[in-house]
Amino acid sequence: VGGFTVEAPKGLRTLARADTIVIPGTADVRRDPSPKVLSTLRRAHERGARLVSVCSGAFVLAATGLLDGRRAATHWRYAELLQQRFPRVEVDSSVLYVDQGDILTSAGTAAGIDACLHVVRTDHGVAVANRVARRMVVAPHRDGGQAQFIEQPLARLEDDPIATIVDHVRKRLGEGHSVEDLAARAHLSPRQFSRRFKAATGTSPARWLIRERVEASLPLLENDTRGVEEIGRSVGFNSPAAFRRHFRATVGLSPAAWRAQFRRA
DNA sequence: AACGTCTCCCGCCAGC
DNA sequence: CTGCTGGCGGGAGACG
Repeated sequence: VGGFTVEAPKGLRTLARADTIVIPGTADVRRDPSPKVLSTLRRAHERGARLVSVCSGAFVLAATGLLDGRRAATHWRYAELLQQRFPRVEVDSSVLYVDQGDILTSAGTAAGIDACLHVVRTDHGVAVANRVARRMVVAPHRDGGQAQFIEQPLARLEDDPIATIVDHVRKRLGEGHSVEDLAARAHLSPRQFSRRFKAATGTSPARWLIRERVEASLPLLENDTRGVEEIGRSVGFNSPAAFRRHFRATVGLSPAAWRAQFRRA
């Protein structure tokens, strides 16, 4: 599939010892894989291995029967066919991936990357996942809509002090936010707040805030007619110099250059 | 670009 | 003992 050949130096036997098994897109979505593949996957699942499908790989998982009565994601092009062939699977084509703990299914190829990053995140934490994402030059986390959170609500947004703060700050980026104030708002000591913040987002409060401000300025530079300095101020930079410095450090261009580039396009 | 001041960050440690 | 917490110190880095 896709015009290149995958060499598999090891056979199905290897799956007997795998902790996580990732099933890529299948060549033929209309035919079941061999019974041997199916029984191997079932055994692995029974043994506690985690199964992850990407794109049309969901057909392989569905054929094992392990998706019966479960919500599953697949590429939107295949959603209808998957539902037709496996009526007992709840096909959801509106999300990037569905995490059910023991089984994950994901939509098209790029969503497979999202799902795999999610796996890294749950196994190794936000910081490691962000590093991997950075190296792969993809966004650390794409929001696939609310549905993404339905399966395993690890923490309700309202209950999580850090999520509450993130929300709060995003709504008023233009104002000043010191770590001390934010910590007080979260009912945590500054030290503890920093720790928890880093655990949740992968960066420290101040660094996150700067990145957040720069990102908020991007659409403004593109669409808003206000001047660069005014935009910098509106996203919370007290001085134009600070805005320019941080913009360049994170985006790689000056605000004006970014704007010009966009205008031309 | 350079510089003094202030804030932040994080390792470390002690306490619960 | 383990895991979470809060305070301290000093180096890094932001600010003006």
